Amino acid sequence: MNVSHHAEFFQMLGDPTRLAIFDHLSRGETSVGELAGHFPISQPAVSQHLGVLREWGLVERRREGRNMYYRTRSEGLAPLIDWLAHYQAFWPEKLDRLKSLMKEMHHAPRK
Amino acid sequence: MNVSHHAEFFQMLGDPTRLAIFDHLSRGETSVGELAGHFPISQPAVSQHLGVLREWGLVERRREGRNMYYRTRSEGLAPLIDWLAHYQAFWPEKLDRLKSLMKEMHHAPRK
DNA sequence: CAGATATATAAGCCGTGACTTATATATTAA
DNA sequence: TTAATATATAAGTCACGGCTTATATATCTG
Repeated sequence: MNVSHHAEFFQMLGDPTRLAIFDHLSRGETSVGELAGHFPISQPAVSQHLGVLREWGLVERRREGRNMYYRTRSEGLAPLIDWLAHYQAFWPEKLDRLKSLMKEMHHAPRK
Repeated sequence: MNVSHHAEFFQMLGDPTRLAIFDHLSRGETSVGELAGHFPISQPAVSQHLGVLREWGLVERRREGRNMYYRTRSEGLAPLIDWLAHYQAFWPEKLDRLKSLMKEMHHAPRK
C-alpha cells in the first residue's frame, strides 16, 4: 500500500476532461479526431490526456492507417480496486453493501 | 453518473498528504495535534486537509475539551464504489476478480 | 479574568498541470 | 515526390490549490 502512488493515480483521474475521455472510451473504441470532436478542447490537448491515461495503463491504442484508435483497459483500474479493498478490510460491514451494489449492476440491463 | 462530480472526488483524494491523513485516520480516531506531529507540515495545513475531507463526508469529528478528534466515515467512499460499479457493469468479467480479491482481504488477518 | 493550549480561518506565495499555438512525424492519395 | 490528413510533441501561458505565517476562536487552568 504505497499511499503516494495511489494519490498519483487519483490525481490522474482527477481531471474532469480526462475522466470524461475515459468514460467516453469505455463505451467503445474511438479515434483521436472523433474524440476531439466531442470535447471543447484542441486535438493536442486530447492527445495529451490520452498519453497520460496510457502511461497509467488505463487505455491502449491501435493504428489503422492514419488513425489511432484508443480503447480502455479494465485492468488499469486495479489500483483503485486494491485501494478500496484495503479499506474494506478495515470496515468489513461495508463489504456487503458493495457486493450487493455490484450484483445489482451486474443484473441490470446493459445501457 | 456525473463525471465532473466524480472527477472532483478523485481530485480531492489526489493529494498525497491528504490521502495519507485519511489513511492514518482509518487506523483510528486521532486529534489534530497528534496528526500534525506525524506529517511534515504545519497544523493549519492539517486542519485544511481535514476540512476538505470533512466537506466530502470522508471524516467526521468530535470535540473533547480543547481537542478535536477526527475519524473516518466509510460511507464517504460511496462515490468511488459507485463509479467503479458503473464500469464493472461494462466489464462483467472483471467483477469476479474484484470479488475474490475482496474475499481474500476479508479473510486475511487484520493488520 | 488572564494566560495557556488546541484548532480554525485568512491572506498571500509559489509550483504544478491543463491548456494553447506551432511544429514534427507518419500515413495515404494524387 | 508533393500535398493532404491524422496524430504527437514542444514550448509557453495562466489558474488553481497546497503551503506558509499571522490571527481569530474555543476551552481549560490558576
